[in-house]
Amino acid sequence: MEKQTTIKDIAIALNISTSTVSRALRDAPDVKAETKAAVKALSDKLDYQPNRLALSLLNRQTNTIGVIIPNLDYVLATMVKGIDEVALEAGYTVMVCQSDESYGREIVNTKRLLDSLVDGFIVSVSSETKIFEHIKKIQDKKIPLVLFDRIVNNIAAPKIRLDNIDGGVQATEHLIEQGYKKIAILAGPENLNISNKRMEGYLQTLKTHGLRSDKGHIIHCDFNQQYAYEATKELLASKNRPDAIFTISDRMAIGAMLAIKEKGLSMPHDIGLVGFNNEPIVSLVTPAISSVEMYAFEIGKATARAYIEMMSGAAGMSDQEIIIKPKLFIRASSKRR
Amino acid sequence: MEKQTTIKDIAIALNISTSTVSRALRDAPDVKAETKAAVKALSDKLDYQPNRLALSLLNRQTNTIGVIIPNLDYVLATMVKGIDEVALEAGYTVMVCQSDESYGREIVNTKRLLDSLVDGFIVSVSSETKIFEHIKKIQDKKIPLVLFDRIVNNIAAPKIRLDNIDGGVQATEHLIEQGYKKIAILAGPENLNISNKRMEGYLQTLKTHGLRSDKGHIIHCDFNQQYAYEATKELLASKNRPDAIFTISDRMAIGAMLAIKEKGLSMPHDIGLVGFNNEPIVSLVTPAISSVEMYAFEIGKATARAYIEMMSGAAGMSDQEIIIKPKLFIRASSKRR
DNA sequence: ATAATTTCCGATAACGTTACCGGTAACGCT
DNA sequence: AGCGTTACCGGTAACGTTATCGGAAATTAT
Repeated sequence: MEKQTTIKDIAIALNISTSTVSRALRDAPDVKAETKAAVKALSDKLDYQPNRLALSLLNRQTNTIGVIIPNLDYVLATMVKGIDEVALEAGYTVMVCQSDESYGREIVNTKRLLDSLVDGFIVSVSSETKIFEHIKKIQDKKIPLVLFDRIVNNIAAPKIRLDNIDGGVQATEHLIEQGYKKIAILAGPENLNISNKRMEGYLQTLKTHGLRSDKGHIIHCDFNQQYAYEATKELLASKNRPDAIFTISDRMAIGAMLAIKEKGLSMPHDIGLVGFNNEPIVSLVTPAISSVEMYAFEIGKATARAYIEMMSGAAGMSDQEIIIKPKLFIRASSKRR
Repeated sequence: MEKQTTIKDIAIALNISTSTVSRALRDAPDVKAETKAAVKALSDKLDYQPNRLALSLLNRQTNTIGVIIPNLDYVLATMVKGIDEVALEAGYTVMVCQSDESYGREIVNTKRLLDSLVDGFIVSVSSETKIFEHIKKIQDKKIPLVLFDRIVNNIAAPKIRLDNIDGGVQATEHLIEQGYKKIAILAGPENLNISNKRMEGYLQTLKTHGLRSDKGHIIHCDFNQQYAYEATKELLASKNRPDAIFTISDRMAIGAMLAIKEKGLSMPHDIGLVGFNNEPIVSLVTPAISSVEMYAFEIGKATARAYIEMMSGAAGMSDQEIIIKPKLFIRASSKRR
């Protein structure tokens, strides 16, 4: 809170102008060597650090990226780590705001960061968000925007995401190959793009193999272990009981697993189970749960790279889409052959 | 990236001075009602938002808190959520930087945020950090500082932390009560305060009950599942095999569990196991693992509150210590009576 | 010696905002 | 009529920094 050392302090102490100090510090060619030396010595001694606020105000850029995410669960924390790593190296500071899956907080966060605090956004929308005016507003102001993971379709921006359809395909193909015939899916909220795409892969694969998809086998529930547990209990009690379940997140897979165990059914024999995300936990439970790896860290890094590329004015970036391929890791929960 | 609307734009459009616009927007008493109305109407129309950079520069405060944490694992992410919630409500913006458990990155992060970007710090030091000059530097500059979770002892600042000794006591008392006699501990790096305190509780309790602590039963290993797994394998192979293990994190407990299972030993019969953090995962594995809840979310909120109190000039805060009581949750891994 | 160039440095404006001071006009009071 | 008061508004400086221009002194060229 004490007054920071400024360029002015140095100038007064050395009896030269602030202009000269500024130039000396930036190693400008038109400053005498000994002046430079004196300035640098004193700036070191006083532990001078340039005031970034002043610079940002002057240059109209903050070198700060506003990252808006719905929460800090395993997947998103990993992605943020990836963003952080690349951004830091490129000289950017990252400002992370959690919307806590709330549309309202997402708007508040966006507004706040728009107060000239950041010069660009990296956004993953909350599951509650159905209206995208606040996102469009960012673009209206011609502020760079990159979307990742939970993207918004009808907005033209660089998008980095998983090939969610392929993830659904891989999981479903695998279950079918293992001889499961009645495969249910535990999906997320109906407006959640990533969920719908995974489901699309699932439906598509069923069709390819001539399998009917029972409507009662498609469950939308909140992105949450408890709901998944309840939903699975109902599924298992229904008259057309599925013999396999594909959940679009590992959290939900865990919930499903608990319900299956409680019912006294065995995996993979009675019920096959495949999750999504490949979180560390799935290999620790018994039985270990098969899961689709989404390379969250890579997605994070690619996102930051796309942002940087965009900032450097690569015109072609404007609505490029980078799609990361997922990979199914097969474990005991679904391997019965 | 387009020019933001400024107070000047409004002033010119309405043919009044920027001063008047400024006052009108802040509802100053000495502005005619109709002028106010006109200013407000136009500012709404142009979507005016005050430039926080300019304000920060002027007022010498950013209303931004720099949060430096070692990583974004479950516990810290939860704490950050707590900080975020309280801070946001109080009008602060939070800037989270991960040091990634690296001393070097911690220093870089501190330096960056010191560039007048934040007007205070909330810090949890990395496990690698043994020198605290960068932390002291914050205080030398009279910048408010609050420490939480992984605190530093010889620095005078408000500290919010768990009663780690008590956590160790509760875990060990419970194991002893369950009839375990040879209790080993898997601790973290030797310089990590939270680890040492939990161990202190452990040692203290052993002593109280007249139990010797075998030196071979005290293992320091990295805060990491893999190391815990290896360490446990060695422990189980040693001639004086422990009959219970207390790990100072759940991650390590999981690692220990894997080693125990692999060895074909049963919990809680052959080996008792108690972890720390009470992460969701521990109730999902088989057997469910007993664990010490540390109320991370509460710690986060208390930390932010302490920060706010400090900023409002509460003098008594300067080195207050808020200590949260942990609570052991007993599960199958250690309940044999 | 003079002109031309180079070397070095200072003054000013600007980024967007507000605090502070000052000023004008209208009004009310005696 | 003359004075004080009130209501309203504008100008300026300041926050810390750098880009731009211009200028003095020193050096080189003629």
